[in-house]
Amino acid sequence: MPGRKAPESVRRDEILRAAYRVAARDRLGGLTIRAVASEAGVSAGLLLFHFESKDGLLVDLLDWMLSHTIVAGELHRRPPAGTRPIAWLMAMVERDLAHLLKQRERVELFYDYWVLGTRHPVIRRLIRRALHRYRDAFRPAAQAIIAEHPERYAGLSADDLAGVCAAFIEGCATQTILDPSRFNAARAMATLQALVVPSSSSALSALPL
Amino acid sequence: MPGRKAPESVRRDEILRAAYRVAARDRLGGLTIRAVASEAGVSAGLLLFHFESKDGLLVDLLDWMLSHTIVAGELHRRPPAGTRPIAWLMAMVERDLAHLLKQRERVELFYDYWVLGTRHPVIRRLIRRALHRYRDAFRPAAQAIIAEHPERYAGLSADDLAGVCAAFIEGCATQTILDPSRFNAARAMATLQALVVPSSSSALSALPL
DNA sequence: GTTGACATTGAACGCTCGTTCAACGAGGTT
DNA sequence: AACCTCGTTGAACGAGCGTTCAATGTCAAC
Repeated sequence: MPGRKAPESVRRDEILRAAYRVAARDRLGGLTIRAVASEAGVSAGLLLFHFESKDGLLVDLLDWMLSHTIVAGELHRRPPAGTRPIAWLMAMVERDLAHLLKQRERVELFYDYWVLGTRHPVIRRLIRRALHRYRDAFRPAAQAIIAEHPERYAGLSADDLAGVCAAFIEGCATQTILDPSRFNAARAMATLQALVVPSSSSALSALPL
Repeated sequence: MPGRKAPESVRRDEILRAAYRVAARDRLGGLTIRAVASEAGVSAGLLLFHFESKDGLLVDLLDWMLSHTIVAGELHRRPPAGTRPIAWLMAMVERDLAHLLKQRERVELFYDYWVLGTRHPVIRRLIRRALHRYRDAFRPAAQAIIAEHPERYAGLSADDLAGVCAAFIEGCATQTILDPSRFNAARAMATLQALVVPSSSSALSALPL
């Protein structure tokens, strides 16, 4: 039985929330117009009244997710006092990694979109922007590291260093989602620490023989 | 017009090749029974005579892909003479990364399967096995590194170090597939080098102040 | 009280998909 | 020559999908 109930903005938000619930449960493969409409308690027709098409819904949902996700690294952009830049960057990587692994559901969904994006230009643009923002969060720390040892990072930019950090975290996410029992994020983090921040004794032993 | 033409094994291989061609062109989303049958020049019915279902075809195709792909790292397992273990590992990472980026098509398809695997147990098992094999290729070098500096990597295993290498490469693949114009693999590799293999002067300057 | 804009519905359309199946023909066997 | 095996076809089925649309109820404005 028809009848006005909610203004457009409210309904749109209700539907987007329902879409997220469906996507979190059944992934993008299970996200159909009927499923979302049912979850939102409305008809399929109404959904396409508020969103021009399923494509539009997918794009709007991704947009909504990205704007409602606290992209990690947003809270610790300022350099902590008394620590070396490399320790600052490491702390960021560690926190981001831990944060990422806690919201596995959302990350899996993000990968669904990532795959979709390889064929869908609009979604690819959104995903790219998100990953760039993610990477850029590491830039200040990366810049400080390079400024500290310009000769060591000769020819490299803060972007390069930030990209490596992002790659490491994304790779860890890949492994942990596929096989959580075998991949240990804490040990991976410790390994990274040992690799790039040798203790004083190991820094000595790292000298050429 | 029906009529016997090829024995089962031959037809199966023909169809698998056709399936790979379709998947490489249109990804898993475009891989339909009819599309594969058409590409192979047979009827859809025949495809399901040789493969029990589309699911079976997907699994067999992944299996076929994995056994027909030279997983990187297979040719340089032996330690090169005269180099430090860390340089050995770095050379492996560098070669694997370059190798991966050259077959973008195949890697994209692999990611499609990866996403599918998060909901499909059989495919997940295959992908896991492949990633474990990938990671294990780094183990000998990782083991040598740890043996060289046991105190530096105290509490860590060759598996951990190998996992970090795999994560780095997979993360680079993620970035490069989504945004090839911005991600530069060579610079990422150089950055990694600078991070973990400081030159003698920078090793000195890395000492605590 | 009437009107009109608009949110809402439910049924329907058309398409594509995976899958089934009766019919058929080529090749080997007898 | 008759027969059986089995690879092969083409048509068809049923389900699910995105999408459309005429009909309908509600609410604000006048």
